[in-house]
Amino acid sequence: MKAIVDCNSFYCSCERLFRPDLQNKPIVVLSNNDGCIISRSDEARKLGVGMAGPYFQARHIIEQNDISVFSSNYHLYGDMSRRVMDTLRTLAPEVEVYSVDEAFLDLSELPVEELAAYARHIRNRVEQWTGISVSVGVAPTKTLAKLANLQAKKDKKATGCVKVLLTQEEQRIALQQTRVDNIWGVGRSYAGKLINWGITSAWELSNMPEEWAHTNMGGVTGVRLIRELRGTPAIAMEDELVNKRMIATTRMFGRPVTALYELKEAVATYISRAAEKLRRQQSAAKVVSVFIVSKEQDHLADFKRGATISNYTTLDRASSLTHELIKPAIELVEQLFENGKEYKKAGVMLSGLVPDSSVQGNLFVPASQNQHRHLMHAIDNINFSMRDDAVKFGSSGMSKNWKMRQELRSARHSTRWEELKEIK
DNA sequence: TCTGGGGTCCTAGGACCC
DNA sequence: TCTGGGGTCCTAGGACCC
Repeated sequence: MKAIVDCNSFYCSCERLFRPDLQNKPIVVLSNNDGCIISRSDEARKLGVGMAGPYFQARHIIEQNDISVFSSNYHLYGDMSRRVMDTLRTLAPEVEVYSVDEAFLDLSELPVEELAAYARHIRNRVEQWTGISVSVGVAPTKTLAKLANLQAKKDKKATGCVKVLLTQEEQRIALQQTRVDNIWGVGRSYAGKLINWGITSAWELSNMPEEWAHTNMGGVTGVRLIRELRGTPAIAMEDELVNKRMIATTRMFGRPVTALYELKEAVATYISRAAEKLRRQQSAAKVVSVFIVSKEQDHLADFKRGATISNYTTLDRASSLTHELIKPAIELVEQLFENGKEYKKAGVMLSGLVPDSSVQGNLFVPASQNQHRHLMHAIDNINFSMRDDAVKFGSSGMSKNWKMRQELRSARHSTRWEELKEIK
């Protein structure tokens, strides 16, 4: 049996930890650039604040109801996430961190009759140790566990945030109560098709033949989904600490950007950030990609499908050194940039990742390479322990007035000494 | 006026090989 | 006029996740 443990309104819960006055009050957390609502408390949901909607559209509800608003504070959420995951590792032999606020636990060693009590124990311990409240779903497969978790969250009072689907009968009822668009692995595109075909509940989908799923739902992915819904594990627990295969840093700008030099500054800044992530997992990148997005003139167009143009360079030799990666990236920007256009977003991607052979120093490369490696290490350490970007490359610019807005961010209470919470 | 920032996996199709 | 069968590797793009 597998469990999924999911933090309730995670970002909002983190903000409330340091603002006990907001307990049981409506609050929301915004995405970068204060663009979208990415987390909302139950109270805010009940007032009619939608999920993942643009902030400006919900603004009137927010102001009318005096809902507290926060810009996202990823230092705080990252640190709280680590504490939750550390707690979960004391509770199961195998833990797969699935996202910042979710983890799968392997509970197959536990007798089935103890599962419900153990799930409640997990919930209580995480809340007691970290202050974050979680929901727990338990079932024979990951997909059914996610479905159980959804039900636990939907009616917190009745379930106590814990739902266990042991028997086939329990699973059937849960499947019948779940709409296809709420299934883990069914997104907007498939949901639309399924409903057109008259398949509306998870139960109906689970009764479709595997060959049908293979033809109509993305090949093996669809077959796995059907099996998982029927209670046959088809998606295994993943190993942890697997290195990323791609590293991206992308941002909206705080205002439209028209000057090439600003675009170059932004891309140099993003490369610096991406290269840090690269070195943290001791990888080097062979491919550098850059994309820029111009402001959509046609207001009827879907804003996400704005005019994105991109290009990439393949390096002769994989590198993890910031300056070696900035150079090709800047050249790409120069190619992509068009005078007179307004840009709203840019991003960089590092791929073709391989283990970084220069980590230990390499006899077969010039000594200067190893020197650079030490320099990078020193810069990373300084930037990690001091303020962000205390040391950076000149091409990243000094003023950065294209930077995103983050006007409502709370203090980084748990990761910066100077921002430690004071109690008088 | 104002719409995030990461990631993963899978498939189809082209280039190339013998 | 006729023109095989099989395989690998790579990339672009689509779908999904939180």
